[in-house]
Amino acid sequence: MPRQLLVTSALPYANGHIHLGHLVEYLQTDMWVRFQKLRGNRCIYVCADDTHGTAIMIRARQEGRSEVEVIADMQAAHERDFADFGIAFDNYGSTNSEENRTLCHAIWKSIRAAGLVTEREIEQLYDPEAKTFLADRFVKGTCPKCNSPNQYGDNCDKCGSTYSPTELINPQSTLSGAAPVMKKAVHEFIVLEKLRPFLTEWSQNSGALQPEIANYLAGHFLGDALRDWDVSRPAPYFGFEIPDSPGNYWYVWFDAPIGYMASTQQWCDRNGSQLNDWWKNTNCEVHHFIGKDITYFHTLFWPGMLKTAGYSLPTKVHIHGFLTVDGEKMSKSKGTFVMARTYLNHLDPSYLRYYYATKLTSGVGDLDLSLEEFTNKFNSDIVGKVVNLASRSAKFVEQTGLAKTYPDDGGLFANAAAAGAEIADAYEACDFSRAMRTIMALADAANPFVEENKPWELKKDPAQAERLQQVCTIALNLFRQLAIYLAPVLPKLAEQTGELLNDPIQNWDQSQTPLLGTKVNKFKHMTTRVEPEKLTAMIEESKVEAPAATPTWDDSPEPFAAEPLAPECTIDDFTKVDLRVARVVEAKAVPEANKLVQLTLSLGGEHRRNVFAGIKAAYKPEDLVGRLVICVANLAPRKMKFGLSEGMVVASGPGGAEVYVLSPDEGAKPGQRVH
RNA sequence: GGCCCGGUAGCUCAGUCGGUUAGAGCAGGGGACUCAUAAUCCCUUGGUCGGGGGUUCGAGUCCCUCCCGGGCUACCA
Repeated sequence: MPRQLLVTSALPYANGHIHLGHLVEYLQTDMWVRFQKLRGNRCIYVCADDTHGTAIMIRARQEGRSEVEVIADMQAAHERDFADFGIAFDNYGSTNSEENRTLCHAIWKSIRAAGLVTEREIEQLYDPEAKTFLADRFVKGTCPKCNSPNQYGDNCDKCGSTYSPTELINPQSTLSGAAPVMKKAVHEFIVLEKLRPFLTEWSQNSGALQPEIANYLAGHFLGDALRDWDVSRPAPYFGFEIPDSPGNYWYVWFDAPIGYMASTQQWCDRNGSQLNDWWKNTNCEVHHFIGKDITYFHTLFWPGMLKTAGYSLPTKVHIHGFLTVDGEKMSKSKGTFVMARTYLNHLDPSYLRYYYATKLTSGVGDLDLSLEEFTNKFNSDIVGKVVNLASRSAKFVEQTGLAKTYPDDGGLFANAAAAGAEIADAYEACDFSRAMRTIMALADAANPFVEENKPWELKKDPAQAERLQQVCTIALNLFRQLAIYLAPVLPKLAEQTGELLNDPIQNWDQSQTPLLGTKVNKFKHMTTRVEPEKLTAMIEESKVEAPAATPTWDDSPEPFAAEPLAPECTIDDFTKVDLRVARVVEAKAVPEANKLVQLTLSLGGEHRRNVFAGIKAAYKPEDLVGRLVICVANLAPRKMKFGLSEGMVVASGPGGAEVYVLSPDEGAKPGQRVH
C-alpha cells in the first residue's frame, strides 16, 4: 500500500544566498523525495523562504527599500538556484504569507488555551535613534566583570562571563552608535516546562530522532526544568503582530516552522486537498530534514507547538552535519565558500548531486567535499562505468531496436533486480552512500559482460546479427536498471535513458523487468566529464568574490561596525597605557585551558613577564617563540587559575582562530615604549 | 570538565549476532583490448584494524583504559 508522506527542508533565511553547504540538505531531501515518488508513494515536498526578524528589517533600512522588496528579490534568487540544481519542490512558499498568518493565529490560540502562555515585563535596551529594541548581538559595551571594552550584549569573550545586556557598562547600539536607553516591554513566553514530560517521552521513545540527538537532548535540556521561551518581540519588528498582544510580534522562530504548514496549505489549495489530510492524519508521515545547528527548534519547540495545537508530530527529524571542503571549514579567502550560482557558472549540478549521494549517510557527522575525490568519483563511476555501458552498445542496435525476448545473460539482470530491495532500504534509511556503493557494484559486474561478448566483433559478421542484438539488449537493460536506481540522484540521466530507449522511467519497479522490443534512438552524450580546470575556475571565482582576498583596498565595513567606537579620550588617557615592544622567549599551550597560551616575554635585559594570552586557536606556541609583540606592560597583574598574568599581548580580531597579534616593524627593540 | 561521533590500505569507506586467510572502489604497478567520453577488461602491490589491557576456544567486532581528530556544552581567564 502506498505511503503518504509530507517532507520538508529547513527554510532558508531571506538574508543570504544559497551556498554549497545549504545544498547538502536540499539535495539530500530532494533525492529522498524523488525516491519516495519513484516508489509510488504519495509524497509532497514543501519549503519556503524564512523572511521575518530583525536582520531583514535592518537590511531593508540599510538598502532603503521595504522588507517586502528585499525578501521578494531574495526569494526569486533562491528559487532559481534550487531549480537549477534540480530540486523539485511541490510548493515553495514564504513565511510572510496570509496562509502563514492564519495558521500562526490558530496555533497561538491553542497554545494560549492550553494555559502555556505567560506574560512578563522585561527590561531591554532600546535604540532611540533607530527606534528599535536591540537584540543582544546588536549591543556592545564594556564588560561589567572584567572591564573589557567592546563586548557583546550577552557575554564577554575576554572573561567569558555571561550577563544581560542591561549590565553592560557604557552600552552602544551597533545600528546607530547611539547610547541605548532602558525600556520596559511585556513579552509573551511559552512555558515549555509544562511540556517536559511529553518532550522527554517523544524524544527518547518515538523513534523520530537519531540516537545521538536523543542523547544530546536528554543530556543538555531534558534533565532540568526547561526555560520559558520568549516568543514575542515588541514593535518595530518585521513579522506578524500577535492578535491578543497588540504591539508585539511573533519572534521569527515561532512563525518559521509554521511556514511548513502554510506552504502545505498553498499546495492543498492548488490541488484540491485539505491541510488536515497532511497534518492531522495518522496515516501521513511527516519528515523534516534539518542541519544540526537548528536541532532544538525542531526537537523541542516545534513538537511542543504541534502537540499543543493537535497536529501530527514529526515522524522523523533527519539531522545532518555541516559541509567542509578538503577537510576544512568553508573559507571565503580560500575560495571554498562557494555560492550555488558560482558553482552553476562552471559545473553541472549532476556532479554535486552524485558526490553528495556517495557521502551522505543517516548520521549527523560532517560531510567533506574533497575536490579531488569529487572529480574522480563522478568520472570513474558515472562516466566510466554507467554511461559507458550505453555509449558502447546503443549504436549497434539503432537499426534493430531491442530484442523481443530477453536473452540468457547468466543471471546478471535477475541479480541486479534482486539487489533493488537492498538499494531501496538504503535510500529509505537515508544511507545514500550505501545505495551508491551497491549500485556501483552492479555496474562493475555489467561492463565485463560487454567485454566478453564483444559486440564490435559481432557487428563485422552479418551471420551474428541476432546475437549482436541480444548482447546489446542485455547491456542496455543493465544500463537502464542502473539509471532507474540512480534516478533519485540523477533525474536527468533517467530522463535521457527514457528518451534513448523510448520508454520513460517513472517507477522503481521498472527495474525488475527487462525492457524489450522498443526502438533505440541515436545515442547522444549524456554527460561530460568533470574537468579539474573548471573546478579550479570555480574556486578562483569564489575567491574574487570574497572581500578578504580582493587585491585592491576594498575593505569591508563590517569589522569597524562590529565594534562601536569607544568614547573619546585624551592624550593623557592614552599615556596611562604603557605599551612596550617585547620578545616572546618562551611559549607553551596551557593544556587544561581551551584558549590559553602561556608566554614568557622579554622586555630586554632581565625584564621578564609571564603572560597568559587567549590565542591558542590561532597560533602554535612554537611559531611565537622569538617574534616581537606589543605588550601592555603596566596592566595590573591578574591571578588566573593557571598562574599570575603580568600583562597582555595586543591583538585584533573577533577571537577564536581569528586573532591577529600585532608586531612592530623591523628594527624595534624589546623594551621600547609605543607612543 | 561533561557529553556525542569517529580512528580499518596512499585516499574514500564496507565489515551483520564475536567465527575461516580483514574487503571494495579510487589511486599506484604490469598486461590486454580498441565498441566506448584516453572510457573498458584481466592480473597485481599495499593493512600491527589508533595504543595497551581484559573476557572468550576464537576479538576489527564485546568490556576497561589511554591517545588522537571533530562537534556540542560548561567553567576558567
